[in-house]
Amino acid sequence: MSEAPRPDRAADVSNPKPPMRESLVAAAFQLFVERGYEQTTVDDIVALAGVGRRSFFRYFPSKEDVVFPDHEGCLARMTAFLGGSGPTHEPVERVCDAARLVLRMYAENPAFSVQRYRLTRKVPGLRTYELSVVWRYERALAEYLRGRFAGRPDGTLRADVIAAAVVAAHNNGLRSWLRSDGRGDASAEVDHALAHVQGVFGPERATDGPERGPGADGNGGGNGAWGGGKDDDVVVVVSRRGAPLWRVVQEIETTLGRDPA
Amino acid sequence: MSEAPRPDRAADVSNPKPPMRESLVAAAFQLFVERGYEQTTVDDIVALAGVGRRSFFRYFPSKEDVVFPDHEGCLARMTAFLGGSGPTHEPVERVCDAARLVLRMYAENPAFSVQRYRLTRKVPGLRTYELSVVWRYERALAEYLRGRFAGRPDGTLRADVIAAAVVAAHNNGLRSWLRSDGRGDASAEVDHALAHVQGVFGPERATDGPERGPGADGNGGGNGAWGGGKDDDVVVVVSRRGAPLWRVVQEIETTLGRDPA
DNA sequence: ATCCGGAGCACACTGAGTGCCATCGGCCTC
DNA sequence: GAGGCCGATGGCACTCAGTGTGCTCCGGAT
Repeated sequence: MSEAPRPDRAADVSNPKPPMRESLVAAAFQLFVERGYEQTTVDDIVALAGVGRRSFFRYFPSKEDVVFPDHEGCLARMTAFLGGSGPTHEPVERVCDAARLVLRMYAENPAFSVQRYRLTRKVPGLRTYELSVVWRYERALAEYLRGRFAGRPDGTLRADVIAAAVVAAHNNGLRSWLRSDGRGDASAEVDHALAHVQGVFGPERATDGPERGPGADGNGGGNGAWGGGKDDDVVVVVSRRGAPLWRVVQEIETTLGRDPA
Repeated sequence: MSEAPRPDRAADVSNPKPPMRESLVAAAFQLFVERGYEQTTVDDIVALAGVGRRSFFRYFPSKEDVVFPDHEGCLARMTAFLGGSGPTHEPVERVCDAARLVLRMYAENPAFSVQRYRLTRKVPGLRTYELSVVWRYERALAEYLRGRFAGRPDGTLRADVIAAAVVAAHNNGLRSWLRSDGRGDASAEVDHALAHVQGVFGPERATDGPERGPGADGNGGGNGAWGGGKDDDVVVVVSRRGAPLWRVVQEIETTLGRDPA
């Protein structure tokens, strides 16, 4: 099920021709909310839409796909966004922006997104399907990061971890917004969540409330310090705690390539 | 499909009684590797196992479940591990240990794990199913962390992000091991990956090689430098690049709480 | 011996997904 | 304008996963 490559001709998004697709989605969602997803058969949907059963599977590889009609196009837009970014972009910031791009598409149809959210929460099969959808986004982010981190020690590991963190943060913010029935500010939610991730992984670019708390609970642990300011160019230095301080300063000097002020 | 709650009586793991289950798994895997997952029908499996078709679905809610026969027991053991941990344990370390617990169960049957890995790589349906399996682990970790971070600002966000990062790191190490046909050192792989996450999120306790390379690639943006040494305590300093160097040194001093060497 | 409950089995049925072919409507060519 | 090509659709039949039901068989308890 699912995951089928788009075999169909037009279909997908960006093709305004066939109203068939839209009428199928409309009929499907109407029945899904009326009597539930599993209680609705494909025959019910095509009967309501007034088309042949076979046509349904021409537009959607599976019954589950009708719940995520814009997924392929959304994924394509995100990969295009990542693919069209040069090496000047900071990688973590870039994937966060990609996540924001996805959110924007969700936020375009709040009512639809909320309805779908309620469905996926209730139906285990749809939840699983959504996982496979989200997984492809995560893989796209991870692949991008792997390319950016290529050659670096633990590059793929770091890429995978950051991609997972970004997706988790995005989903956290998105779901928070969806749970409010689309009434809150989706962008704010997700920005806040992504700022958290950027604070942890990215070159710091303090946004609003300083996230980040390296020490977990109150126990001993690491210390972090940063000046939250306006400059967006930052440097991160990692050093053994045991190292003498002059050694740390030396590292900073050589890294920055300039003399101390 | 999948996700069905275990309605059955014994089944699951930890019940040594029915050889039926094992013979079904054996027959299924034999056919899966012979002719592929999708080319094998449930009728084929039960014919080879010499049992009735209906019995298959008594032991496995779906055809996909036979590929992950120990999943429920594994998840139960992990949740028990997390549930039986008091507040003395450091949360991030705890979930990393939970991930190591899962790895150990994978590593118990290297041949089986590798076979399954090859299957899930090849068959989209199984890949999707595995996602739903992994998702439950991730949710268990996240729920545990949510409890530990309760009341803290952005506690659920932090919990979700860390859980996702831990799972991603675990999977990265696990898959690296699986790709080596189970010949490498699984624990070392996963320990290394989890150390990365612990270095980022946990109270610093760098294990072996210092992970973490915050700066992007060679482009503008962050720069990273660190001294690779033997001390296991690591400090991370973050500062605006525009800040004068004395300011950075001051931050380090106050953070470390000691005088320069 | 009888009763009983659990385990297995056979059968029938629903519903998703697929392959195949007929049809229809537009459009191009001669 | 007739014929033919082609893409879109509909209809039909088929496979296979998964489920409900009722029967049988077996082992233990009374």
